[in-house]
Amino acid sequence: MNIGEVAQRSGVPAKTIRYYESIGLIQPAERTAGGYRIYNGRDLKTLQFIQRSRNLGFSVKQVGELLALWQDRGRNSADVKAVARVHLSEIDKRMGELKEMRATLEDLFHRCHGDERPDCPILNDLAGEEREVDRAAE
Amino acid sequence: MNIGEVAQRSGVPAKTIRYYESIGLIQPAERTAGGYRIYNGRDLKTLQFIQRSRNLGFSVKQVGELLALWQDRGRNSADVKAVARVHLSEIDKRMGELKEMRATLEDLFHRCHGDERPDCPILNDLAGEEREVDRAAE
DNA sequence: AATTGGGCTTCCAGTCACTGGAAGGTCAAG
DNA sequence: CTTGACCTTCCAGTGACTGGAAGCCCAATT
Repeated sequence: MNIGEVAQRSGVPAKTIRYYESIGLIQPAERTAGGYRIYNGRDLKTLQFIQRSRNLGFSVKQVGELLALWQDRGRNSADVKAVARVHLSEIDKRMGELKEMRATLEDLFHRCHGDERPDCPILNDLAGEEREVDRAAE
Repeated sequence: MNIGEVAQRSGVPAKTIRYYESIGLIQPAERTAGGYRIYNGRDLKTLQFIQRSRNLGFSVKQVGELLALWQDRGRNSADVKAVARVHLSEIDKRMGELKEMRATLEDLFHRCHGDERPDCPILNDLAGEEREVDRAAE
């Protein structure tokens, strides 16, 4: 297959496949006499593996590690699990951050009238001003 | 104040302050005869506003909008609320994606032995293979 | 007055993972 | 032998910084 077909079948854009080749994530493809890249079923499987890994949020670097492990018959599943563990903790970290942002933002959002008046708790908070209720509590 | 002091007091690194100036997020700072940037209390407040906005996950572009609104005495709080709404929905989208990744990953993680054997459900899944239980159910 | 050292300046490059676009070559069908 | 889709390479841009090099500024010692 040409790059267009393997792109369509793997879900990885042709442009991205070339990019993956350029950074060494995948082996340089064979070429036709005219210079076209050609791919086989094995290449397709590799690209599908990459696509699924990326969809799970693994970084390209991590995908490289997973690919190497996948192609290593003598691997230890512990090594795969370790990559997954790192990624899981990154996801948890990111989710924690988002959750915190969301809570603050949601609170501000609901306290903002959202009308034609300029007064706005969102801006007040961003400007570092104390809340009315906080001041009343002092 | 010099850039180092305002950086320290606002929490925005000096390098980042110069960057914000270069992209037009903040006005070019005044300069001393020797070419040093100088900042006043107002500039500090602006940088603190920016820092707080960034901490809530607003993009630099959104921060620019919020800054403009903040400095506009005739603003409508509805406009501020609209920026917050967009950002909130972006956060929700991102959290949804992470949640889905996490669920899949956690499942795979717990099904992987994580020992010296090569057999690994994580790799099997990434390779697009059916699960044992799924195959048994067919 | 000269020196030291820390802080400041600009500019370029790198990060991550692509993505867009231009200029031009290849290929199969008609 | 032409058309048009598909392919090629290369360069530039995205977002939001961050690192580093080369060199100037300034206040405090000696």
